[in-house]
Amino acid sequence: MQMSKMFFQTLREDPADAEVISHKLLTRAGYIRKLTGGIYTYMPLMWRVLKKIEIIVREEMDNSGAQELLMPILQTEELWQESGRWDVYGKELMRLKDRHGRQLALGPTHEEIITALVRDEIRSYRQLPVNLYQIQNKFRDEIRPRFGLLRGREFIMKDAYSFDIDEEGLDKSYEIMAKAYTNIFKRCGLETKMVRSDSGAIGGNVSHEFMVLTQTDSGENDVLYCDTCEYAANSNHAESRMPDARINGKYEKSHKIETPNTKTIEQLCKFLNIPPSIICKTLVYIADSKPILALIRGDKEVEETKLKNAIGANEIRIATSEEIAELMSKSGFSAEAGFIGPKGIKADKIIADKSVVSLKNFVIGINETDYHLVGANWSQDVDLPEICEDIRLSVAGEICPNCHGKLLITKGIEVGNIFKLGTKYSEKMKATFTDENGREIPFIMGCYGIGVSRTAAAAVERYHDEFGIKLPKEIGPFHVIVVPVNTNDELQFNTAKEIYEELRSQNFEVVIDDRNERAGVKFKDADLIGFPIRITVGKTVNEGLVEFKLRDSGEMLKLTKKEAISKVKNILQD
RNA sequence: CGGGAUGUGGCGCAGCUUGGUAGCGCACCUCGCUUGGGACGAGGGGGUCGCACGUUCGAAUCGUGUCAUCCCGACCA
Repeated sequence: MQMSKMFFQTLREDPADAEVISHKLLTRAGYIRKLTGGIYTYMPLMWRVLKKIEIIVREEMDNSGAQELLMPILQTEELWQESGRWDVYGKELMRLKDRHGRQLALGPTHEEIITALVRDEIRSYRQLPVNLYQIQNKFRDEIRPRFGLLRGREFIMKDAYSFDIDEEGLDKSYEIMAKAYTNIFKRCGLETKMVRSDSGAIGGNVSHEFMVLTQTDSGENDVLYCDTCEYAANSNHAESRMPDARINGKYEKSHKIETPNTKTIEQLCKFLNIPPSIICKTLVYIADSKPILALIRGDKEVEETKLKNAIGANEIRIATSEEIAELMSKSGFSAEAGFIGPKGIKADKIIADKSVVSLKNFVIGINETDYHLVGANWSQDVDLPEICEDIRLSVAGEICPNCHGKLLITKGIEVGNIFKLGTKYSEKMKATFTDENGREIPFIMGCYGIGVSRTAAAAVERYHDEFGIKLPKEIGPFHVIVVPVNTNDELQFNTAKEIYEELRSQNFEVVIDDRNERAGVKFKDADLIGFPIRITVGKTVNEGLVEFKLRDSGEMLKLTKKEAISKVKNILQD
């Protein structure tokens, strides 16, 4: 490739609308151009990167026994009605109508399509297991696309779906995918952590995310991980242990106490001179438009995703003060937020976090403004709610649920995820096969996604410096750039051309910067775009030497033409 | 959806307060000069100032509306 012919332009300044480093650098280096919010053109440089990632994905998927196919992007409403997701998926689903007024959607994921397909094609357990995948543009109408390629509305995704006879088969398929994913990301130069996560809109029981851990803020997810064992989880799913609340001997007997103007835990602690850990906090949430109560220890926060899962709600949010007032009057109280307690409240559900179970002689609201009950105990003073789950936000410093290590927190970019779906889709969509006993049973499914374009952006987040992008050779757009310092100098230009042609004939991905630019411009562009190897042909060519420089380490050698070419081979074919 | 900000050549920005010739840097074209870390000189091309309506003799500038983008929040693979 001749630089003078390449379709790209580098920018000297960061685009004004870019926030994260990968977005800035990819735009500046001419890899991507934005069409509109969350929608980008992959320029030739970027497309080379994406194709390389796709090749790695294909090789590993094929090796794991999966088969590639390509399903339609346009999907019909009927299938989404069958799965029940047409109404549940929400505004993120890009919907449109055809000329007949028929509702269609641009595929955000393909569980419905694949399930419908497999139910028609596979009749017998003899045809199982099967794992099908595709690489395709996906569409999600994100509320707020941002961070460039890290959260787009149109993006490239590899999605795979496994169909098994039973749970045991699913476990095996799941494990195979987990292994394939680890390999894929490793080959892309990315260290990933497989973390437990919530399964969100896709559904299912077990799911893991593959996170590229970042020290910067560009990761969108908080990941908690153990400093001792292998435990790691998304904060929306992380569990942890914590020391029991210190039993405060201050209140031995339960009694009502006046606590004026103590609407917050902080104020209450100050007023009573107690630690927040002996308070039982009562929060009102609206879950699918019904009021519920959540109890948690005063020094801890509720993790809403966990709460949502614990009570099986689709949507959840904290109640407004009007809604609280309404619930109060319905229950015959008039207390303000801050003095609420579970006793006597007519909530749809009352759920307790595990952190409150061991509380003794604690402080709790009794639905009377400016009063609390102190020295309270379960059963004697207040009934412990029937539903008791872990709905607490785990934080750094708490104890690992698996060992005695300490949990640490970091940001992560989710580049892949895997779900055990079970029969969630196959049951609803009546996708069954005949087992060896002649019974019709639903497929046991799993699904597995990789954000291909996001992986590329994550790699830039991981591999860059103040001068630009330095993607590893496995996924970078090119391997080598040959730079004649002065294109008007015949010896320099011809020598550069010879090196270029020689490398090209050996199938290396090489570019010659034949532009009639000054050396500084060429060097800046080479650094910005990120060629792992730069061979500079300058004045020393008169002594038979060229400069061999590595982008990553900055290491520089003076070599003969021949040596330079064989060094390229050594480095790229290791 | 709430709060904040911004829309002016391809990119980054000034001009708007106080209405009157649309400007700067980069990029682009031509010529000269230069060629080891984003040179220099001379000349040149390109913008209905997001869009609509209004106020005015006159609107990038004032008003109303609308659209878009970005940030924070809520939400979310």
